Amino acid sequence: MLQKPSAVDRDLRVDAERNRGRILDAARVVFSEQGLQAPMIAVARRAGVGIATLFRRFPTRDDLITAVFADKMQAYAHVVEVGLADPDPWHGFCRCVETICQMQADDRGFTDVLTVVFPSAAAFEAERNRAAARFTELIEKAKATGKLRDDFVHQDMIMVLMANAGVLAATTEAAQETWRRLVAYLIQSFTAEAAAPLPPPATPEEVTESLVRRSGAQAEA
Amino acid sequence: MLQKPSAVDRDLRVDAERNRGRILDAARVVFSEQGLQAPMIAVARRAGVGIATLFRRFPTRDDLITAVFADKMQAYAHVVEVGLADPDPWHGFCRCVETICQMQADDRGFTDVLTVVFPSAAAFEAERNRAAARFTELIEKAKATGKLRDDFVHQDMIMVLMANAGVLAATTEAAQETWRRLVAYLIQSFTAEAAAPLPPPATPEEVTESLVRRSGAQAEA
DNA sequence: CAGCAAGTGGAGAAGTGATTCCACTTGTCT
DNA sequence: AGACAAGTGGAATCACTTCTCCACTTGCTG
Repeated sequence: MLQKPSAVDRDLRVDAERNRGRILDAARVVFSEQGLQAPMIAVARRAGVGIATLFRRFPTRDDLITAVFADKMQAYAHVVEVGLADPDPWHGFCRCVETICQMQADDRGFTDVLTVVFPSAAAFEAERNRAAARFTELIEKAKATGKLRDDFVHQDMIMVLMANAGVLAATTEAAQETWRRLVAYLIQSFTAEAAAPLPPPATPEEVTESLVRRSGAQAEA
Repeated sequence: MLQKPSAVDRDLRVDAERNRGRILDAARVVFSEQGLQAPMIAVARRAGVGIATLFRRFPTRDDLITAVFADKMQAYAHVVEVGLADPDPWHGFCRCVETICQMQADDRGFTDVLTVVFPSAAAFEAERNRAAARFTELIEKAKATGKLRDDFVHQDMIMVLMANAGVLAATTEAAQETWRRLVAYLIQSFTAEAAAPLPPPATPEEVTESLVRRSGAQAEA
């Protein structure tokens, strides 16, 4: 569904469309290897097009990022659906957390995408929100089984993504499996048996509010 | 101890020494607020000196960083000593983890310092290693009480630092307490009761090997 | 197959940050 | 006080990116 070009990209000339595809492919690789801040020229070169072509098609970096990761964001939402479909919600929950963290480990760019908001990309953010809503359902189902601790909230999943991102960013090849251990530790602490008092979570609004923005206001640091 | 200038900085002229101090003070603030990659010019301006002065005194960024954080690294090691002195090793262990993570939350620059190795700063790294060795002792004592799970290894503490760094990097004011919840979750999963099988940790060598290097080979990304 | 809008590549303008150079100032020592 | 090594600031240079402009192709349509 939703495959034919919408108003935005009303039939590009075939060669232009082909270049667009090449850019997307190149960016996928470059972002995955170097992260989201990779120089645009690197993408253009890999795609075998001029920089102008890249900029003409994707005026801002965010346009490129959201186009590149649209499918991964969809895959991300799909992982939640799969977890929800699991007859054992706790098992589904765990698989879901693990799979998503695996996706981060597989793609440094995606890791960043998950902890950054792109206010200008409505469709993209809608997908993220859809996944979030479904994940919240999964949380409730998992709690109902008595396996997931009662005070777990959706914000905690985002926290996991951020923590995992930190481990992935700090470890290179030599210890690249470290993230698995982190996730295993965390999942164990999410079990009802482990439950002991926790500091209160931020509200969902605060978390969203808090996520690094993208739009030029980037890292005004 | 070790207060008089060693061979390296054999008596600077008083004005030069004063400027050196100003630079250090300025850098402390700037790194804390903006992270380690803050422009050198920002430090110089804040210190009220010319860039040349900064570069003359600290030829590389790492020289400045290690000078700035020498005391924090010492404080870091001290926190471990305090933990070790606690009559209840498990309590000492928990306080130690919490306090160090608090130090990260308080200083974005220090957060980075903890997950990066500075091969050129021997004294600095020596302090880090000393802390690591002492922390390993603390781990053993805590295990002996039966509170800390048996499969906990020193590398896990580094993992905590990296994870915490990720949360801190991704959250701004709005959800700035999120890290506390992460740490609480993790500590709960470090208790012996919570213990369930984990993926194997990387070896200490792998972790060190893996930590992002600093020396120009920085982020060749 | 001509005509032209669509599309292209790459040079260059502009911004940012690191690092060097050097003419000028200032402690310090006698 | 005079001499001079030590120290200083900032302009200049270099490296790197983003982003624009424009002269030159190339699909597409009649």
